[in-house]
Amino acid sequence: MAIKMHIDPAQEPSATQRAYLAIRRMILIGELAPGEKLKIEKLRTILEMGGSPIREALTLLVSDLLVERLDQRGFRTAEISPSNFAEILNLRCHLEEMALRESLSAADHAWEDRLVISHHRMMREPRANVERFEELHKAFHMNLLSACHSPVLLKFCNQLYDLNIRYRYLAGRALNYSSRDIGKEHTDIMNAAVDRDADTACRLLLDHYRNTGAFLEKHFTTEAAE
Amino acid sequence: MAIKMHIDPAQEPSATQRAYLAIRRMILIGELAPGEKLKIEKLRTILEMGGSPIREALTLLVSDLLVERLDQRGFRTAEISPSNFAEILNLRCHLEEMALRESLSAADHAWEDRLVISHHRMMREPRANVERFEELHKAFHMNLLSACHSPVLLKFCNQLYDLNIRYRYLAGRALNYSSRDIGKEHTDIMNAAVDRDADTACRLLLDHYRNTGAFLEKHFTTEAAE
DNA sequence: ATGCCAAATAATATCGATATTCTATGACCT
DNA sequence: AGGTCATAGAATATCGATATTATTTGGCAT
Repeated sequence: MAIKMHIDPAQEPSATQRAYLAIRRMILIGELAPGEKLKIEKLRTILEMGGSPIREALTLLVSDLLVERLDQRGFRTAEISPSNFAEILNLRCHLEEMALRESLSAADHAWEDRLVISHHRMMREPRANVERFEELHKAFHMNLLSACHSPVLLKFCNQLYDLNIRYRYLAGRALNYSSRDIGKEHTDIMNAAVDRDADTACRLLLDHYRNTGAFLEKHFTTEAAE
Repeated sequence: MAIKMHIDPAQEPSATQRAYLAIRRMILIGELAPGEKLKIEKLRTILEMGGSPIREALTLLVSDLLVERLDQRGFRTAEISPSNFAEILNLRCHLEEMALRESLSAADHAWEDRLVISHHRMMREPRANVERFEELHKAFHMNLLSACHSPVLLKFCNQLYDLNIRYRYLAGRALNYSSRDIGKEHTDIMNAAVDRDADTACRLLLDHYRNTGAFLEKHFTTEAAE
């Protein structure tokens, strides 16, 4: 039959892509614990597909540093550690500053629109809706950098963002940021960016990251001491 | 049959790994041209294995930015462009400086040994033996950074190095560096590093990269004008 | 009892075949 | 003649089965 079943375009066409997104999500939100063995057979039954797309998705996740491949003994989720967390945070600060400066110096009208819209959406989303909020939060931060003409740098920032978000989820609901006004921090960053004030924007952005970082780190050490 | 064929242990055990290394090499040295379609069937016959390891190797190369995956239309080698080249060079300068400073501040005795040895081997290798020399050249540069306690940063540097080396191969034998003494440049960098003089080492390293970069860029524009 | 070796078990890695999807060719209509 | 649509061909993506390789279990000797 020649009828093209333009089915639901919403659902990703390739099984590999579906598997990639599903497994990635499970790792990020902690549904799959750090260091957990990823058995093909188990994932097959969960995702209802053959082994090939699973393996391909896992291979993609290896390069995202979310999954480790063990010689000939399959896959497992990446381990976490305080030193890894500190490394991610430090790298993020360096690379995002670089990207933000490039982005601001090349920023155009379309960039400004994207930024304002993503900021608005993030502020409107209830914090209770964790996954959705995190998605919008990431979109805002990536849009800050999006005018930067360096795709590789953006890819690195994206990866590092995901690696970091994992620690936030693992810290879990303990995070209430009671003493901080996260909304205001974002708004200040956006305003500095819109003003093309690179120095201020970078300072605010890095403070934003480092504060959250210090908060999470404290949380981990508390956990470990318990 | 229960006979264990402990074949040659020297050859990589997994077909995926062999495919990965073989295809990567072909891309780096330009045997597979930029933008070229990578047909599974063709690679299957060349590498004499099934489609699965090929696909997995290609997927690994996607994350190295050496291969692009097109929605549902297979794989092709990454395109090259002057802007991509400039981006790689710029990123490399930033990240390697960061890594080199961290490396020097954490450098120990074993690091120094590795560095001296790899420098020695590189200097002894005849330049005519291109692939072997490039291997040793990479080893030297990576050893410079190897005391840095940031695995992710090292991974990025490694990736960027490979992306850059591809341009060198593509420029090909036109490169004779007539006006430069590459050997001396390396030796000077090593000496500054061994002295733990981070400022000098960084300056020399970045000059080294930027000079080669300017050289290659000139080569490309000449090519394009022909 | 403890440590080591061998068989059994489980999981991975790989292959060959099939179904789906893209691409190119050529007929048909305007 | 030019463009569009259907068909044929090629290539990919995916599945199910098999061979290989790691891991565990249980027996044996010390």
